[in-house]
Amino acid sequence: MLDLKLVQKQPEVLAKALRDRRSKLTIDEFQELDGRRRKLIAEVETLKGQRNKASQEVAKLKKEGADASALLQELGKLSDRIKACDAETVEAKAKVEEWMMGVPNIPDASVPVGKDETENVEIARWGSPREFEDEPLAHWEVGQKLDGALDFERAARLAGSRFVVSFGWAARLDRALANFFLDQHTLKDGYIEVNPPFIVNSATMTGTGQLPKFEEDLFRLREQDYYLIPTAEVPLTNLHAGEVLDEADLPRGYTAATPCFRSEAGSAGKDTRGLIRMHQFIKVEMVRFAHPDDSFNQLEILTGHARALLEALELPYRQIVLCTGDMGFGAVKTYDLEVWLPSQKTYREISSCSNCGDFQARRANIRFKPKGGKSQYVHTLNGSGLPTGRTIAAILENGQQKDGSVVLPKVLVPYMGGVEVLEPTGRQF
RNA sequence: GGAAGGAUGGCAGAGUGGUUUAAUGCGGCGGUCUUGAAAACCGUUGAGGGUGCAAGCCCUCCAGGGGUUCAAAUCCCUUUCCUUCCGCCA
Repeated sequence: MLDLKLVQKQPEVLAKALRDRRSKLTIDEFQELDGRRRKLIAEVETLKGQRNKASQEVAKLKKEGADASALLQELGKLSDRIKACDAETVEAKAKVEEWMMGVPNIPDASVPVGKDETENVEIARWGSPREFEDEPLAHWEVGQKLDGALDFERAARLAGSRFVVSFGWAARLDRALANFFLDQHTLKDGYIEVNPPFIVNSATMTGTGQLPKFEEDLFRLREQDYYLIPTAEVPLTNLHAGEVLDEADLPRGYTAATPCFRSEAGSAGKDTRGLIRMHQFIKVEMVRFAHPDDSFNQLEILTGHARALLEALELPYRQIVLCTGDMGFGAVKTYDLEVWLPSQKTYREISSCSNCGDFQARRANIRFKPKGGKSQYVHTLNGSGLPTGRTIAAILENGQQKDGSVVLPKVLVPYMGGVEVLEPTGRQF
């Protein structure tokens, strides 16, 4: 959520942000709703002031043993008026709140203005795509050749489309990657490892911005205030909801490997094959809480942690900065890392690292207290580091050999029980 | 699943219908004292909102929601969470 004061005092700033984001919302709606809210508040508070004064008078009269019945009758009428006026005010406040909750964050000045993903800007490249003699296979074909370890058919029977059953080496690779990522983040990058709930309530979903606007993207447990998390960003960022942190605690980082559940509503027909777009996948997430003056620096650090993983895995990638039209709801600025997929001859998103400014902190009420100063909202950041499924896809495609085997990145060998190359056995799982 | 007890400012903790503008302590901040510090002492210290150029004035907030009343931290209902006990189960 944005700062109400900012929207009131600098409507032109929000107006530009809404234009740049190609949002349908207009500032006029806000000004109308907020004007009504303020008028009603002034009215009801005047009445309440009158009531408070008269009530004290009653107390005084009663203490003196005097008759207060006339005053009481008058107060009865006043209270009825207050009740009616209060109800209207509550409604007007709720309308403003609702509008505010639906407004996206304001992009940073350094974010390129653009309409959609075609106007994102590449800012770095690492590694060079391998040359293949023959046409490289898609990762699901590579997996198929390796004893059918990625089994989409059985998954469809168990659950439906956009699920996978992985067997043997593939299941182990999932676990190996999660462990490798967590080890890097905790031992090298200084994150605190967390094992959070995978189910959270609506207040938590609202804190990070999934609700109220994007409910259709979530899986909700039937008739209950329970939602499956679409990313560990949700429980990790909300860890400090309602808390006041010490300034000395900033910056502070958390990491978790969790399953992520996404309904993928509206992505019908996209990435229908393979591991790219699943209803359920495992992802290691990084979340940082930062001092407002330091958050853009922290975004570079966070993105660096994600980049380091791709480099350790020897996977060619590029870094882009998302343009205003493609950025997520809560972000001030977002870098995407895109990994090279030889079969698609293109870079595909594998990590998204965002600075959310105080947008989530205001929703979730996460503050810190500077020495001798008033408490203020922290800045929150999050980034994937990394999802295991898309990483497996990249490893299989980039490491595939003519004979159907796959050369694994060296850093994974200890995590894979000493296996350096995945080789078909001729048997199917 | 059953029963009982709880939830009050950054923390601890008083407060059972009307001088509660929430006592007190701790912590924080400022000061006195001191060469400096500690200790001691003194003062100060919650959040949100409305109005105003400002000083200020006013309203709301005692887990969430609803109710009773002229008036609620306080009484009633309800939800959530915590603690203890009982039962059941891994």
